[in-house]
Amino acid sequence: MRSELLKGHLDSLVLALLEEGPLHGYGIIEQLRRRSDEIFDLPEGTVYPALYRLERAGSVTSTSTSVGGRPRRVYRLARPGRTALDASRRDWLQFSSAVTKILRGSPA
Amino acid sequence: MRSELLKGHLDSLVLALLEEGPLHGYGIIEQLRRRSDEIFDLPEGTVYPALYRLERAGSVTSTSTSVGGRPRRVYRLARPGRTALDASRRDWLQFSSAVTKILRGSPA
DNA sequence: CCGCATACCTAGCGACTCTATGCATCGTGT
DNA sequence: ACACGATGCATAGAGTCGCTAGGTATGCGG
Repeated sequence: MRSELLKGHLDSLVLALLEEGPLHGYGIIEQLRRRSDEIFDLPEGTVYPALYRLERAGSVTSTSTSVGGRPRRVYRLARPGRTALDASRRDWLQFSSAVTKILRGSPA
Repeated sequence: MRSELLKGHLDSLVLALLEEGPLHGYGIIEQLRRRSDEIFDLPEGTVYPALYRLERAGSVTSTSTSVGGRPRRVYRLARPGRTALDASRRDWLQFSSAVTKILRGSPA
């Protein structure tokens, strides 16, 4: 999978995962891989900056905890993030149906 | 519609349009707008560079003609472009189903 | 004790879209 | 006659965002 395809969509995916419960960065990477049937296998250098972006934007909040001596930063969906997620889902439906239509072709 | 969503997908869309016949840059912009129900309203600064990119890559060929005294550059799908289009369609199916799945959420 | 999975962080690069601008022609309205 | 919008191409510069590649550190299995 060409990686530029993901551009602009990653934030929505992360928000959707966080909607179901708190997660830390590494866990997000794993969930994306699992739920996409291995299509999305994102490097940390992609996901962590995305999380910082989302936090700066107020869409998520984070708390640093510790599990088994190892530090962990757990992210939670904030209220503005939920709003953004709703908009993202609408955008995705519009976007994906438009692309599908054009890729299918021949609509006269 | 946030514009970054398009990233990496534009080339496929252009190739799909050209599959149905030759088109010039301006015409491609119009077709994208029409077929997407106005979702895609791309500036020239987006589409023309994309066409140069596709031509450099060998996916399309162009011939400059003239219509009513005005110059026109008409693009045609080349053989490598058809191959790329096939791959793009496969990628899109994988990508879009993965995104839809994750955005829907709660798969256990 | 060596390597792998877990876990976080970040600087710099590369690719792509957009903004803004310039140039030129044609048709329409006044 | 002239202005203005639509048509049509071209390109420099900026901004965004994912990736590469590196660093740090812990726990566990062989």
